[in-house]
Amino acid sequence: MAGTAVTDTQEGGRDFIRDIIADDLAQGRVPQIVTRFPPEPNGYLHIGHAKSICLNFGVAQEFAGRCHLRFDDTNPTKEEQAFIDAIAADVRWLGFDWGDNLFHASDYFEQLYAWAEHLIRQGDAYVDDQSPDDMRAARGTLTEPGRNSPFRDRTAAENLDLFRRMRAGEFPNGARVLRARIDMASGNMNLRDPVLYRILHAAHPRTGTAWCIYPTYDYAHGQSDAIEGITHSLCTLEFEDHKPLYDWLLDRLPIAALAKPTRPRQYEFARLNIAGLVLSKRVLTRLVAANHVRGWDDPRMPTLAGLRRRGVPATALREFVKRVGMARANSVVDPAMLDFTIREELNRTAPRRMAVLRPLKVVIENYPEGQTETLDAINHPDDPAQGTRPVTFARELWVEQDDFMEEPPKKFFRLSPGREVRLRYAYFITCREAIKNEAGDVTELRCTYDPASKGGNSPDGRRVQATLHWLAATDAVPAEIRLYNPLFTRPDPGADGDVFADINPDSLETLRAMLEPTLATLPPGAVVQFERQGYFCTDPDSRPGALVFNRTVGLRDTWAKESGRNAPPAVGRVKG
RNA sequence: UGGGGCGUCGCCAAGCGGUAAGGCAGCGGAUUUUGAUUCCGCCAUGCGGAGGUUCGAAUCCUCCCGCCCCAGCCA
Repeated sequence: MAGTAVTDTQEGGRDFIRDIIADDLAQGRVPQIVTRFPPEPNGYLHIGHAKSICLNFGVAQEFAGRCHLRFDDTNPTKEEQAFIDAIAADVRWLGFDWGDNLFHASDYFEQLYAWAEHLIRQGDAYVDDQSPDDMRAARGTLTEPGRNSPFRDRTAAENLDLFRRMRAGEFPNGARVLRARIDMASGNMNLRDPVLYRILHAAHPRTGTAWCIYPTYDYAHGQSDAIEGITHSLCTLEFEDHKPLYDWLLDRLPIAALAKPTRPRQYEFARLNIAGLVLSKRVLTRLVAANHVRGWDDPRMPTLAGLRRRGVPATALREFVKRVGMARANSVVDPAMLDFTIREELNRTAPRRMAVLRPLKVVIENYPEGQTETLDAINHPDDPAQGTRPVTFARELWVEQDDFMEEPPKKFFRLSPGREVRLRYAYFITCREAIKNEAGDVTELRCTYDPASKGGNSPDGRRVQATLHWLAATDAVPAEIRLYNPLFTRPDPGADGDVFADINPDSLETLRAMLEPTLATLPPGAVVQFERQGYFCTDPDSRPGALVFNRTVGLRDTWAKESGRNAPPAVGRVKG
């Protein structure tokens, strides 16, 4: 069946939408449910859309119905084929399949036009010659009723003539519009004779120049739903005020002629908000245009393309949406919940590797010059099936700068003069001396190792308090590591007026790191755990000899909290 | 001060008249060759507020308070 999602745990989730659907099915009000995800192709999909996608495709799957992908392409001035392609790819990546059910509102332009003439003949629509300014002035305010247009009472014949001439291209943009004749005094602004068609002499990505009048969202949406046989039209809360118009139109059009078993019903849910993230296509578009980021798929972007490039698995996103839940109350989700679902998935699946992000040289004084040996490292602590890999040990090594402190505070367990620690899978080593440069920076550690502790345990039962990751200088490979910090400096970007004033100047941090040689050939898209650091994946910029890795998310770091260091930047974590 | 929504733990969120699920975060502790994971335990005498109905109310009624959306020829 078309319109199903890949399999993962979908059971258990119950919310008011699913309750309505289950009841409609149980009562026989609909024979089968049909939903749709209707993006406007004017930008890239972001994590907020993931909620809608998971809902629409999710319920279709759970209730054995189908879900359509429909591009709401009614405004050619903002839409592009490139966005259509990117959106389709993103929905597929998220794990959903619309089968044969790919549609465009523009597929219905001819039918929508015919219905518009129908409304005119019925006296339910009229051509208005008022300028946009006059229309605005006559619309009234939230507390005052509007005034009828002087053109409101034209005859059906005159309206029909004018509307046809609009279509024929006789008038310039903005000269006239087709309006529904409803009630200029309605408390619901959407019912004050809303615009159904406007003149737009613009090329459409799909219909080209065939049209110069285009239906508005309000006119196209419900009718498109009806044409496709959508049973449950799910949208976000801000459209609730449009529902009376949605129903008004459906009531007046010969929808029955479509011979669909049911007419569509609209239901609204709260859109997704995540603290510290901006989920506004308008703002995201400007971020890209003004080069604040490197593109729509910049790993700092909350777009699906950005999250994918960052290494976030689609399964984690689906799980996140499930955990957030579905309700009608506006809310702002803690980004820690997103981080959690990403780590939860990656912890289970990502192979372990060693990488030294900020290298500090270590010389093992009592290890023979020129000698190396190969040791076995476990690929996944909870999944023996992932096996082991060889790692090289040598006299000169790299360890993390953060793993050494000349004057360690009370609970610092790592390397410091005189302190013994374990090098994972290798040996116990003891720091004998820290060598510094003129500036006083530690540039090298002189250590000794205990040959008896090979593999990581001392036969005498001696214990150490820390286990460090490390790399042999003989075969470690260099790489550029990109660490991503929040794009904005506060949990509510733009709350003071200008979102761009809240952009974090340090959202990208680049490191020169050393990696296990096995990482040089990591397939694109694969995510690994750099032990004790976090999850990383190769960036598309990566080339042989010029490796580039992105940090997807850091590991939970209670030591960082304790030591007062900044917590590892996560997808939406906001400093301060 | 028009119309439409929403208010349950720091953040999400169940609950639908029978005496407050769960998750995230946080805090303790156990295990640990990742200060990770895992595992245990703690975390709302209280459901925006005030009245009322009822044997019994987060759930019903009344009033009040707060927040969100709508005045595009955007979606």
